[in-house]
Amino acid sequence: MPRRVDPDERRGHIAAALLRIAAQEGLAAVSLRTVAREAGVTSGAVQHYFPSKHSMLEYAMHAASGRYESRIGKRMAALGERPHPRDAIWVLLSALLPSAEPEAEDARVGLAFQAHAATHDDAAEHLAEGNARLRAHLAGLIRASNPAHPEPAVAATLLLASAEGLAVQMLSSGLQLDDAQTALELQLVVVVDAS
Amino acid sequence: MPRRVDPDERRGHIAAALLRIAAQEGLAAVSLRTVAREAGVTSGAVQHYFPSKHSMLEYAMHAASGRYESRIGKRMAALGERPHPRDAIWVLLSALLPSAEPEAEDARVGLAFQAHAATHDDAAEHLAEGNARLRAHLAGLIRASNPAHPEPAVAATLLLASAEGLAVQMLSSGLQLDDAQTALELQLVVVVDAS
DNA sequence: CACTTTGCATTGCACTCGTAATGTAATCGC
DNA sequence: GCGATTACATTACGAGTGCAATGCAAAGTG
Repeated sequence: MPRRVDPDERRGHIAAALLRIAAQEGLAAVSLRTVAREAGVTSGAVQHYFPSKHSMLEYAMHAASGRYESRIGKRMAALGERPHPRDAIWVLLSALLPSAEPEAEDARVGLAFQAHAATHDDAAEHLAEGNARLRAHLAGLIRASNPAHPEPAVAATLLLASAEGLAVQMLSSGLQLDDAQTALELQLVVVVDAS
Repeated sequence: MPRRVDPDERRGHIAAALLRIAAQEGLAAVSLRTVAREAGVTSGAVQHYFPSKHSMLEYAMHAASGRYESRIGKRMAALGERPHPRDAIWVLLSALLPSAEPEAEDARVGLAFQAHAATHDDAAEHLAEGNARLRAHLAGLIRASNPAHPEPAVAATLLLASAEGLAVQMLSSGLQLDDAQTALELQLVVVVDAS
């Protein structure tokens, strides 16, 4: 049976199955066997591509943040050449909210990994990198939108945290999308155009 | 051996052990046996007081939110009679940040339960109730602090979300306490005194 | 003093877990 | 053609899981 195969495609296929399970039933439901079944392969195949469960989780984590960043990229591109920085900020932040199904799944996964990272330092490192990049990007956009802003770095931290906080509350406490979006809009007005 | 015993004290003792484990190693490390060992009892004792693992988790969840609310209560009382509403808001929100060790543990537990609630609807209900109460309380304080505020409800949602978001980032992405507090202060200024 | 209830401790069961080991069939480089 | 590599499939193992069952001693209740 062994045709020549692209191993990264296979790994991606398995990681996608893992992320589906994590999104729907939580990281606790992720095991070699459940992932294998969801991916439609045997657990031997999973073992063939990942030497350990840990490495599989790691790979899936990177895949998830990759998906998120590429979605951002697409939406940014859709804004056209030289968009208003405020629009760019909105795209960045609202992409964190679980709205339609594709991004809702990613948000669920994100929350699961954040909780995981709170007790596993190696995972935390990766999240810290991503957040630092996002914060820096945001700070730049804030500066572009309001050159007189007194503290773009603090504002960026705040924007990022409130978007993530709204997302968490939507997923865990029944906050509605409309309310979250309204709050996020208020946040933009009030922080970006700060005195 | 069986002296007469206060069963709620025993349940509390076991729940506290569960929360310690959840805070240090995550909800995944919580099992009947690990909890029993941490509590210094046998797994039979745990089984005696909780008919199932699910009920134990439920009880611990309520215990955790109880601890949080009582801490808020104490700090509120420490503000004295008729404090400035802004101080009350600060107390409420900064209590969500993992600063010293006792509240850091609770924050870790909170994050773990939020992730759990994202995939388990029964747990989500309880979190939703708590959040709704907090939001209502916050909205009242905002009204008291700035009677001319255009949208106290939206502002309350935003404040709560940003505090929780900052907490999540501290726990999962290495955000420092100082930075989180600075951001939270900016948030208060900018949202409560909104135009 | 008998009896029921309370407060555990111990043991066992069926199951799932991650991982190691082994087998095997197809493909590639030579 | 042939050995090495690739791509799995299958099986087995020891550890851990939630939970049910049983035992049993002390204390309250009549």
